[in-house]
Amino acid sequence: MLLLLFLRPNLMFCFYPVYSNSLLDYLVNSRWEEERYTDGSKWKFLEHKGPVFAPPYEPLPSQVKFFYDGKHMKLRPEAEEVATFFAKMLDHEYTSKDIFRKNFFKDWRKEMSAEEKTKLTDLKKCDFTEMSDYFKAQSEARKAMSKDAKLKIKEENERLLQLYGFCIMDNHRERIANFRIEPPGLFRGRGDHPKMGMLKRRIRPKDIIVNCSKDSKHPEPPPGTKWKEVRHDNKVTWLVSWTENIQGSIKYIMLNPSSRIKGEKDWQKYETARQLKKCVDRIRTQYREDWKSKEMRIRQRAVALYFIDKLALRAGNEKEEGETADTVGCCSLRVEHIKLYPENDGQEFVVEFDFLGKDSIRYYNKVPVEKRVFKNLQLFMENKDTDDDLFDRLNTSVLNKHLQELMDGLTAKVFRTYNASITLQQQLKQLTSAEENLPAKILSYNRANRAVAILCNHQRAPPKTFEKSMQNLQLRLTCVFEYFLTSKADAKVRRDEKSKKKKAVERTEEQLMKLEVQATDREENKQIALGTSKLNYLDPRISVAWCKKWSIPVEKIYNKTQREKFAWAIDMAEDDFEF
DNA sequence: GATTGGACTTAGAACAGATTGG
DNA sequence: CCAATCTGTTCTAAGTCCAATC
Repeated sequence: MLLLLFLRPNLMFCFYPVYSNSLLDYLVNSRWEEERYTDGSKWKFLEHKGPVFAPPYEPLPSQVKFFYDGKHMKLRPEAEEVATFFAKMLDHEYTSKDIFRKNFFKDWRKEMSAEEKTKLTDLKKCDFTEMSDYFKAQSEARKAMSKDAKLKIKEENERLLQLYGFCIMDNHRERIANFRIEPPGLFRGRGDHPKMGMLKRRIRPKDIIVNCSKDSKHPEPPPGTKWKEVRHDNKVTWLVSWTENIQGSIKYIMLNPSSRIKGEKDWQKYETARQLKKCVDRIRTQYREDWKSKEMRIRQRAVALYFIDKLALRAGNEKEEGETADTVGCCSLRVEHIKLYPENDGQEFVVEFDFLGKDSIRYYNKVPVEKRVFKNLQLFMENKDTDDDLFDRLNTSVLNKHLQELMDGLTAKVFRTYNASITLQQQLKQLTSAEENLPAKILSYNRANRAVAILCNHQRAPPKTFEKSMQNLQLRLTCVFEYFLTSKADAKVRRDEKSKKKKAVERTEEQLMKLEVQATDREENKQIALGTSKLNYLDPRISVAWCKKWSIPVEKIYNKTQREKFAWAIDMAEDDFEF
């Protein structure tokens, strides 16, 4: 264990209550104290090499032509670069959308010379196909490169990673998440984004704020350039920031999830959720009581909180109209987003939700609710238009202030974390049975995970080749099944050499079961994305404990990256961990 | 209280690399 | 061994929440 600690010193922070060895305790505790700042500092020492910039634009070879109104036209590099952004997206349906085209053309014209501007007045007359074909050919060529050439690129990437991909934070070499600056291109929002197609400009050293400690070796800007600023703010965790031009928001370079600073925060998040577990009954009793309040704002608050708790809705901050896609969360629900049915399919007091949430993912759900909730909703909707706020006396800041009073550190999103994690734990308990073999246990795990993903509405577009790949799988299944039947019959007939035959049959049977499980899992997972809940909502200690309890290698549940992110939990959780 | 800016987490899609089965 | 497919990784947009400012 000591060896492990020395090999992975940045894990020590989380060990403190677990081990009794006094030397370890000393090491761990002192390290813990050393790392835990009480003044809001995030680090004492921070050194890094700065960001890697996007490669400069390389003008197209002269044989790749752009045509306007059927006539060849040579563009200046500035305008040509923006044109290539569009050309690269030609196959995407984005480029057929009006808003996208309008925004693109407006921004493209800004990069044109006066002459180009007068000539190019209609996007419909622009022919980008040669450019598009050229890029397709390039990408084919890249795929067809020799092994040697591919290796060279890989080595160069590795060199860049070693040089720029790590930083030193408080005596630890930590992996940086995104050390490459986002290259210029066309903004692709999600859903109906009013800014889709706008030009995302190239980021240069003069846009960059570097954050590092005073006593570190400061990163050098590329020759002949200067940083916008070098600051030494140890109250934040980012290494580099810049302001993007689409929304005017700040972007950051931060550390990888495997880093101490992220792991510690993650652990803290789940500890807060476990705190909620202790007082959630009290809170539920209270909001049910508040449904009867004489104050409208309190009733609204209580109904909203009920939705957040029961349906794992997001908080729902206000958004600036026209700046982003029209999406909502709980507090920003509008009258048009719900329908009330006093009776529906034999159930009483049914609420139908239909709205676009984060990333414009549709939330559709029909849920029976308590009569009081139903009556309250009717009241909230009285004399309102469809586009009026459902909870007009409520916003996230009011709600979170209330929650803060109920429990230290409680905010709306803690309910999502809590309900996700408690659901996983409960589902695992319910679904796992001792008799099952390994693949079946994994299926049970995935089903528990799926229950959470459904709760949190984590959807994905069904994979393009889903139907086909499903058919293939079925086909293989049938083949193996037939083989299984014949070989079984065969084994029965020829009793003498039974051990050999029997084993073969067993192996086929095992393979068959594996395929069956795989088919079931895939079918059930068609439109569900498991990754997000696994990575962000499920206390990893629940999964680790489950693995230990059933002697399942943790690698079956978490891949390498996930194991790195959850290293703290893997080393901390025993088989009896209770969320 | 309302508004804004800032820092951080959460999100699905696109892409790249690894695996697999014919 | 090679193409098809699957899996893991990268990308960056889009949320949450808090604090500063008015």
